[in-house]
Amino acid sequence: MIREVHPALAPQRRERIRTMIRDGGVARVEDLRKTLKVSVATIRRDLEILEEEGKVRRVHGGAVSTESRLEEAVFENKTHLSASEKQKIAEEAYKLIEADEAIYLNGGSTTLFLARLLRDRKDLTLVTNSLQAAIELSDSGPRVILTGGELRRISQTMVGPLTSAVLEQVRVDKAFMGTMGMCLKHGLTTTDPNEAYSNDVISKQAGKVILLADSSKAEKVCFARFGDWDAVDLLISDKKLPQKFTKSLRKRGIKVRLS
Amino acid sequence: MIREVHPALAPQRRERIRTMIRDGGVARVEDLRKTLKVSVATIRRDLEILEEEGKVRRVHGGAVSTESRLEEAVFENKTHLSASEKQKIAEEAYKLIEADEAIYLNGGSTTLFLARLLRDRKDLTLVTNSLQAAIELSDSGPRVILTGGELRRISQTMVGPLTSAVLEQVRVDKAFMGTMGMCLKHGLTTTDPNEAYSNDVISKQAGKVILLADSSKAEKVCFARFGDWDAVDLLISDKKLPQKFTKSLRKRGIKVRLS
DNA sequence: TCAAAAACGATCAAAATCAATCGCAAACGA
DNA sequence: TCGTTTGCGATTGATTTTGATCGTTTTTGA
Repeated sequence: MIREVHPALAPQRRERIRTMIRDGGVARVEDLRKTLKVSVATIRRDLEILEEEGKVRRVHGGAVSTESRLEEAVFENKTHLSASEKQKIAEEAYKLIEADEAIYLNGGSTTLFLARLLRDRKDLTLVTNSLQAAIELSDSGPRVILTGGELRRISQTMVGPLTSAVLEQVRVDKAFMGTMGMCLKHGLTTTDPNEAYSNDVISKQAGKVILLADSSKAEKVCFARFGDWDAVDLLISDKKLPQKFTKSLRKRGIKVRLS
Repeated sequence: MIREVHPALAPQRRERIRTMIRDGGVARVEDLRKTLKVSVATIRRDLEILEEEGKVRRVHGGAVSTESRLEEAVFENKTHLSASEKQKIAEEAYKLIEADEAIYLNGGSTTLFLARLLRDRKDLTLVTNSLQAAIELSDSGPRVILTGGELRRISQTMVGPLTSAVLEQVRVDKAFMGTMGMCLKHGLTTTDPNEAYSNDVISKQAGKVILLADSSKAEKVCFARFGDWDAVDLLISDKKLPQKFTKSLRKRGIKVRLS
């Protein structure tokens, strides 16, 4: 099931640390250790090197970014809102990915966490409309195919009718979809109709549709509807998801996994 | 006599290693050994040679691509090689852009300079296959449309047949094209056939094709040919461009502007 | 302010990786 | 055919990286 994964090369690991710190602004040694699965000693050594290179600044307990990106403040806030839930959801989703598969990730912070887990998976093919995911994997990792389309600045995704030109020509084994809102009654919704359209198209091209959504998304409804619960094979969420929600979905034949 | 199984010739094997590292960003010795079915000693010897040729950088446990972010120094150097020329060329090109136009930029460092000049031009529509350009304009500027396609790590562009699906559906007033080589005899060339293909397609969709190339590109020939001089309306280059080159092009009816 | 907890740096041993060397076999040229 | 060259694999000792330990320093919270 899960491919035996060799430890990443040291420069890869350091690059990951660097981006984690740059994106998040800060990172704790302990978090880095858990994410990268190496000892704290190694993390410390890496931080030392990165500090010498001027890429991060060490502080007690971890390190902070030197190269901050202002424009992302809004986006980052969102990412950090329930970062640990999203991380766990992403890890759970990662387990579903088998060797040599083709997968799709749409935009969103949860799927971005998943993208980060794919850095060592050269066997995969990743299709995505997320600019962030592409950047994250722009130096190493799976084969990356971008959908193209109009850049939606607020979400850093490619959306709109042009997207389907590419999407219709690919087929993926699994589509991992983030969403803004999921409601038992009103289905899956997001803020932008173009984004919804893209999601819709890929849902039809995917072997399995796996929804990634932390519990804060439950019973939220946004403007533009996409897909439908019937199209979803599995929902991965966190333990705070209302029981009623879980039960109702299972009754409809949708698997639910809480990480 | 011919052996049962042909082991790849050494240069073939090295070429494979090189592309593996270039595409994946990194490769471990152990992975290469398993893939190529030779001993680690051989892999190491190959890496040593490739490093001497400057094609990869060895690290403990494997090697990393010299073009990836893991190895910033080289890439930075490349961008800065003739930065001031490129900057001037970009500024000259910028003057040609009129209000509310739709323009295309392909990948490359010169076009990236142009992209940076567009930050305040909200009136424009920009079509591009350059991930870097999209990132540069990801927070503000013109409407951005990405072509989609497979991510080519070495150039950070989207290339391949999927690209044309989007390109065929748009039409731009002006296409600003960077190139790796331009030769009076052999025309315009770049290193990757996929990249060449994308350039070809957009050339046909553009009202005017404007070539941006500093003088170092003159009389260089790369592997994959695209477009043709006939398709070019204007070349913007720098003053170091050989007079003979300029004259010959003007005789062919191609305008040349030296910044 | 003081004590407990957390984080740190230094050190050491184990594991992984590397470089150097040797010998073998195939390819080559005389 | 014979000696030479070249590429490869295996072995061995050296080097690098890593994880664990332990005493010290910093932070936290009463």
